Amino acid sequence: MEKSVTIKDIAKTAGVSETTISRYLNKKYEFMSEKTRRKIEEVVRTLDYRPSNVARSLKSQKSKLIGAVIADIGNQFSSEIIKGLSDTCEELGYTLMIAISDETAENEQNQIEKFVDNQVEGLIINTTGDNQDYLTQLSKESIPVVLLDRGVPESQLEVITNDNYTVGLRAMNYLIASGFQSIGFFVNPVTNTVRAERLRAFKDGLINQTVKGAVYVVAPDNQQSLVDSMMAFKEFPEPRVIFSANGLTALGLLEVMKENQLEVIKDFGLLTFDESAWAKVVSPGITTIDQSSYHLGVEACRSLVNEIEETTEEALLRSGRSLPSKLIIRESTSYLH
Amino acid sequence: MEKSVTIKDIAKTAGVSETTISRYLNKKYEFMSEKTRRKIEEVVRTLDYRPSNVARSLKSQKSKLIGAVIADIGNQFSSEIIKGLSDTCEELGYTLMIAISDETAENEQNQIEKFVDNQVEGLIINTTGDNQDYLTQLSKESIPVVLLDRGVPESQLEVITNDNYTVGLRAMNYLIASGFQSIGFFVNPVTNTVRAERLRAFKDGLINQTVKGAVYVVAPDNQQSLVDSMMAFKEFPEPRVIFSANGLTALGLLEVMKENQLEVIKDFGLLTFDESAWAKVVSPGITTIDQSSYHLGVEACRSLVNEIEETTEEALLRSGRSLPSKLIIRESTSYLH
DNA sequence: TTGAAAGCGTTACCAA
DNA sequence: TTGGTAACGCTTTCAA
Repeated sequence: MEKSVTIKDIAKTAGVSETTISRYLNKKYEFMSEKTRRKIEEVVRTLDYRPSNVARSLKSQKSKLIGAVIADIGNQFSSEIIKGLSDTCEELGYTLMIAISDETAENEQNQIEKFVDNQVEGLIINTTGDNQDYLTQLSKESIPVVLLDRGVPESQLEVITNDNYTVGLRAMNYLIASGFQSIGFFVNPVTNTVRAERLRAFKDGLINQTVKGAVYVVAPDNQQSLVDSMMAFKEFPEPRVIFSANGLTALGLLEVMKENQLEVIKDFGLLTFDESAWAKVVSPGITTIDQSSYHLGVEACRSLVNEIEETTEEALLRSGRSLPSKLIIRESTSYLH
Repeated sequence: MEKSVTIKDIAKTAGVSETTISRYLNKKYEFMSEKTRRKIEEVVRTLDYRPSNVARSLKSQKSKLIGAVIADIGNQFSSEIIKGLSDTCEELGYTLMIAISDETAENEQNQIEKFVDNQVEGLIINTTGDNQDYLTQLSKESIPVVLLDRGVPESQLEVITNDNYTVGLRAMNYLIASGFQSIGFFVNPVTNTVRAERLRAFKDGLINQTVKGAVYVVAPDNQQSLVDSMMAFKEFPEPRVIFSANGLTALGLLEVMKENQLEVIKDFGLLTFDESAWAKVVSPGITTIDQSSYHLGVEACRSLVNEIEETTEEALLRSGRSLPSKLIIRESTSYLH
């Protein structure tokens, strides 16, 4: 562990002051002789010098660090978001810190605090939904915050999300036009804005429509209740289709179906939020709603950096944005007429 | 953006010196009166003070930061590793920085440099495989490095990985005992130690065995070559089984099969490295090798922290460790006799 | 075009 | 049991 080379070493061997080195590092070449610039350049290279971001952060209060807290990483959706964040941070010259809150508000807050201790310049939060007050306060009095995917009700926090409601409505129209007589909406307990929006789309999608059969909404909170719900829904008029509010639920659904010798299409059609790598390789292929998760990450990052770097207080009505999703139709929502 | 409270503020309002506050923060209570301790405790709480980790890092050279560079995040394997890293960092009091190198050595190096600029105390690298020299030098002269999953040939770097060879051999024995006459090993170009180990297991697994039919190894580098390889393998004696070196390859295989009306079991059996959420819900269920990816993350983290915190130079033969994988047998490797 | 010196928020040594 | 002060590596006036 040899001690690292500092600005002092560079100054000494280059024969100039530390100030001048600092100017060089910050690319303030305008008032610097060609000669010294070259000299410094050389010394920096030969000594393999890299400025300490820690010292920089301390002095200038600019760390070029962004912290992201992700609720759950066990799905492709999150992975792609992280990729988007990572790429964009890279592109904009920031370094990304990531923490996984595992869907608990306490972790979320702890992790945010650690980030703040390290003087991140902004925060991207895929919130559990239970830290509303803390987040609001944070963004008000100390640091820019952008919410990712999930918003918190009645807050001024900027949120980058998908057009859950719009695409949900579109999916409903498609299902109804396809002639399904019973639509069952399967969703986890509605604890965040994303789920709420999707449920709203389902309900509104039924207004003024002629689904002859019935509709059904369940929020299974364990494996057994999922089985029960499916069996109950199986008594509804055919053709039936299940509208799943997310990929994990769809996975659970498929597992139950397999265990109970139920078949996609024959017993239930299936449409689910969240595109996944396997949806198209299984038989039948699963109809999905593909959220632009990668772009969600990209946009959240851009948005945050904008906020960080904006000079004036143009922070006016940055109410957030919603990115378009895509309905990918596969075999699971077709049935034999 | 109000300015944050510093140790100075605490000292002033508590009526003691900054030194004493620092002692309190570092839990050096032994030489501190009960009274001052309480007093400080109260002030810290009411002023909602949090010490700046940046200042700490600068002064003490201890940042409590760990940097992790992941090659590719588009698979469940990486997600679980990250979860393991995140949880363990949390548990051990470290903060995790993550970057995605996207399988390019240049990104990998840039990202590591950024981490070093921020004075991380250790590095966890899931390497692309092309930064061997840089990594070796890094760990020799400045900072502990633990390799994750993939090692680099002929280096002294510690690597935490799975027992790829052993479990691969086990899988081979299982396939041969099951009576398969042709085994086709599908692997991406062998650019890292993990793939190399798996291939070695395949080859060694055939020694002294009586696979009557033939064996076949391919490293498809694009979709078309994958199709061609499968079609060629289809001419081999039945029953045939494909041994896939990773989950992504299996996904590609499945896609090709679907497009060409080929059926798992009927046309080829299938066994793949990498367990995934969907392997058990599809029909037929896919036989997989389940690596303890979460534990890989956990162990890498523990190992690194050990290295960081070890007082003496007990760095002797920390050659790394390999964690056990599990063979999960499902329908895809059964065939009708 | 360049440099001296103060200071960012801590810690650690030495003294009291 | 407590405090003064230098130092960590850099940036930023202000002056030359």
